[in-house]
Amino acid sequence: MEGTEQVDAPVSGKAESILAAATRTFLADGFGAVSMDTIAREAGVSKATVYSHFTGKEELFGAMVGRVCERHFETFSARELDPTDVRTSLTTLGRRFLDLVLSPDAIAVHRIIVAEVSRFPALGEVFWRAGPERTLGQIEAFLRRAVAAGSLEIAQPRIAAEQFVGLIRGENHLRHLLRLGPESDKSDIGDAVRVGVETFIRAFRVRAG
Amino acid sequence: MEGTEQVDAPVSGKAESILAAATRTFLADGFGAVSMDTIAREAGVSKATVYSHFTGKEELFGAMVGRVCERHFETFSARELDPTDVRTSLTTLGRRFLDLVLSPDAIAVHRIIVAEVSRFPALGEVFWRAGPERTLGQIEAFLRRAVAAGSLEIAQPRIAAEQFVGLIRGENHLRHLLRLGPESDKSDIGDAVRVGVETFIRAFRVRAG
DNA sequence: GTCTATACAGTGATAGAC
DNA sequence: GTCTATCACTGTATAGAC
Repeated sequence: MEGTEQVDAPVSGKAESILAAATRTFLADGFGAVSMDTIAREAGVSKATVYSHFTGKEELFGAMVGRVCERHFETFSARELDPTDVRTSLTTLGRRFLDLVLSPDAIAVHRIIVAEVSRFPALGEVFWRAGPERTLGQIEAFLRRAVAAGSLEIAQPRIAAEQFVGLIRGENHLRHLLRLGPESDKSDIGDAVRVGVETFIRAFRVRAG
Repeated sequence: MEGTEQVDAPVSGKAESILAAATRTFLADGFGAVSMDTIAREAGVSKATVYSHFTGKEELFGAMVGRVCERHFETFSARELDPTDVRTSLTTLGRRFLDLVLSPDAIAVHRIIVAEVSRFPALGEVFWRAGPERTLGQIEAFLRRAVAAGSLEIAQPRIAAEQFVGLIRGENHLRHLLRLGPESDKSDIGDAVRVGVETFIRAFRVRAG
């Protein structure tokens, strides 16, 4: 197992547990509220060991964000969806999208990035490319296939993809970010997706005659 | 002028300048990065004076958020729009909405609230009621008038209002939050509104026959 | 109410022994 | 490489004079 680390993964097991501890604590409490002492204790090592593996708090933070973004969004795909059955495919797509962006991990990452992008300007770009850009690209590609199959009429698929995510998201994302209400449960998510898909199809369906 | 303070405004002039200083610094740098020393210096008073007017940093922060939310969103209105000319009215509405949520102040408030809602759970509710709920209510009311005037066909105006803001917003809000690119200028905002309104109208226009 | 001065806790980061 | 002990520093909060 010693030779099978993933790319970018630290060689040492201690570095790995430090990064894991940093991920847990940063995501839970943000950058400012977490101390290097806490991370060291949580990782079961001394503070000096943390500094021997990472230049400082900022580098540790950046490493954690990059990794979480990559791992979290890389699963999103629309490649296998059927472009001739747009209602079913868009519903699946919308469901995947909402499940992804409303997941506790994604909410935590979003929260911390938005808060710290002023301190770490590079973070915005990293997150955008790992998350939203990737999902938008997948959705746009599917819409192009649907247009080619004659299932939809869309002049600007890129913009339509952005409208699709906006439509599906509504204020659900914001409600989660604000920790409102009894966390819209699974059935609410299903409703939001269904009604969003219906609206999208009404706007972009192929016009009769 | 001494007797014309607005409701909720502190009686003392110093308290007012403390709150103003807190607003500037908190919005610029977030909760954690701002010290009471900075606020005192910025307000031109001593630190002890700050503590004489506010229990501590947290109360000062809460007071600032409540006030900024109220003052910022209370201008949004859709009451005077013509429900028979939906394209023009929705474009105006969408434009007002985007101008509001993409303004530097709104972005700063959003950023700081999303970041600190874990520490101050009440903040989410305060923000939601002062901002999104109010704008959604205005939009919903306009949509109901448009339906009554026979200009649109909408079964659930509340949900349609949420879809409208999602459609107009797309990823523009996120791009601003992440500080990406050369800050989509005014013409981009205009395009986003126009194309969003077109899509909304295609989905909810009155069907012929 | 307002100020100056200060006690106190906790932070990021490092030195030196093993 | 890893630890314990400690550095210099910053921010919160309070005491006491005016």
